[in-house]
Amino acid sequence: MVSPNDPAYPNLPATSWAVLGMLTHSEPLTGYDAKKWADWSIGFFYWSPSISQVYAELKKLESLGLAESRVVTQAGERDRREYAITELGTRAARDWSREAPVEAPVLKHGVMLRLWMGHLNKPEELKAIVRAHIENIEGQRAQAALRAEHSRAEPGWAFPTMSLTWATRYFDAELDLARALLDDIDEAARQLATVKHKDGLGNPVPIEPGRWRAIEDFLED
Amino acid sequence: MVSPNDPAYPNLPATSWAVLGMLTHSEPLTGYDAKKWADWSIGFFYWSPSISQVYAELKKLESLGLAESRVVTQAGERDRREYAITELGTRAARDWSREAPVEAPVLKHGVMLRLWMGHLNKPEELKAIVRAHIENIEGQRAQAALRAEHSRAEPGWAFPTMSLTWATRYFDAELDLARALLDDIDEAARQLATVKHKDGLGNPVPIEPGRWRAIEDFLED
DNA sequence: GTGTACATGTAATCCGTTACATGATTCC
DNA sequence: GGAATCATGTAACGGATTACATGTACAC
Repeated sequence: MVSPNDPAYPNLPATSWAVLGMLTHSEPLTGYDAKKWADWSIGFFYWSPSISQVYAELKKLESLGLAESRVVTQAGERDRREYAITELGTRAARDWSREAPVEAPVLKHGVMLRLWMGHLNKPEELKAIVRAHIENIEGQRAQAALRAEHSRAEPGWAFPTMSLTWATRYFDAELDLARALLDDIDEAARQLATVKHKDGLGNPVPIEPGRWRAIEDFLED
Repeated sequence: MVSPNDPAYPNLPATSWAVLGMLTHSEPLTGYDAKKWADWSIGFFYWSPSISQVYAELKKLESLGLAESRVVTQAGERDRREYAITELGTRAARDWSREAPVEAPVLKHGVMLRLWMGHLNKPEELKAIVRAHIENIEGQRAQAALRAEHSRAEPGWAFPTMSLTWATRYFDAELDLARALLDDIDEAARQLATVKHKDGLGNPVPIEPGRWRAIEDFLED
């Protein structure tokens, strides 16, 4: 039984909507094409899929009636399976993108995790990690900027272009934050020096920072 | 056979190192405590775990000799299993955080994914999504700032404090970017209007934006 | 002849979640 | 009396990856 407040779109992971979204943008795509486009664009802010997952997602969308496929045979070429969005799929994509609950972005920042346990290593080593991170991000920033430029020239791609522009600015912000960390690391190390001792390996570790249980009341918010 | 270039730490997902990292910071923790601390701090930039995974990770760390546990019985309280890091674990955590390859952060930005397919809906509806997103992030920002403040007062927590400060700035940047989107959406919609037609539902969709395959040479970078 | 791009898929596995099961204590 | 917190775990499942299998065309 469908209540009047049930969503007008099937319950699928955002990843499936990403694939369907690609189909709303273009003429029929093969799995191979979808993988390339996702890497080129969506990968900066949501998803850079494995090729096998793309094929699986397309198959699933078709089984749900949101997409349909046909096999294209051409002389001197391997057969390709081209997927196109259906009317049902277009409506579902539209409804999902308008009505889905707004969820906070999810970040997995491995570099920050390592800095979180920065008391385990010397400041110079931590800063080397951050410098390598900055180089990484500079590369990604340049790539996003170039792609935004290319995308801008493509009629109908105003929103993908906006996303790439956003990604470029996002990397700029990430670079600012990372550069600030270079000083923050020294400051934190100085701070820790006032409470540290030396362990068996001669590296700084904090003295009994106090048990979580004992201080949790203080930390409530 | 171990080659001289093999890493000095076992090959584990970053998540396991996060749990071990908590153990480097404090006296013995229960799974329940670890979950709370992770949510309170690491969740902003890496990981907000399910409680069942925390228990599983701790068990795994113990089986690898990186942590050890004992059951604590207290009158009038349920038994608790407290985990402490071992010497081997401390060395492994130190080596991992210093030597692991620097990987780019992974972002899953559902809101941006929906804007990427913004041609499916009206600009006002897209802006409503962004406004809800801004409210979300303002809340997270406030929380991170408060926690950074609390953390700062705790001796030995200089690096966790630095991470929370970073998270606060990160949310500030995210807010700047989101606010800029409110104008960018109108601009993109105006841009699209020059190439759009009306579909059966009266909503704007782009006309044949050109097939991915046909333009990919142009987009190489 | 070697590598890369095109092209599609299956199988095994991993990481992590949700659902479930259990039970004491404390606060309203 | 009921909800929330403390506290620990198992089982089932889902989302996504890597490894594997296969084969053509084209450039160097």
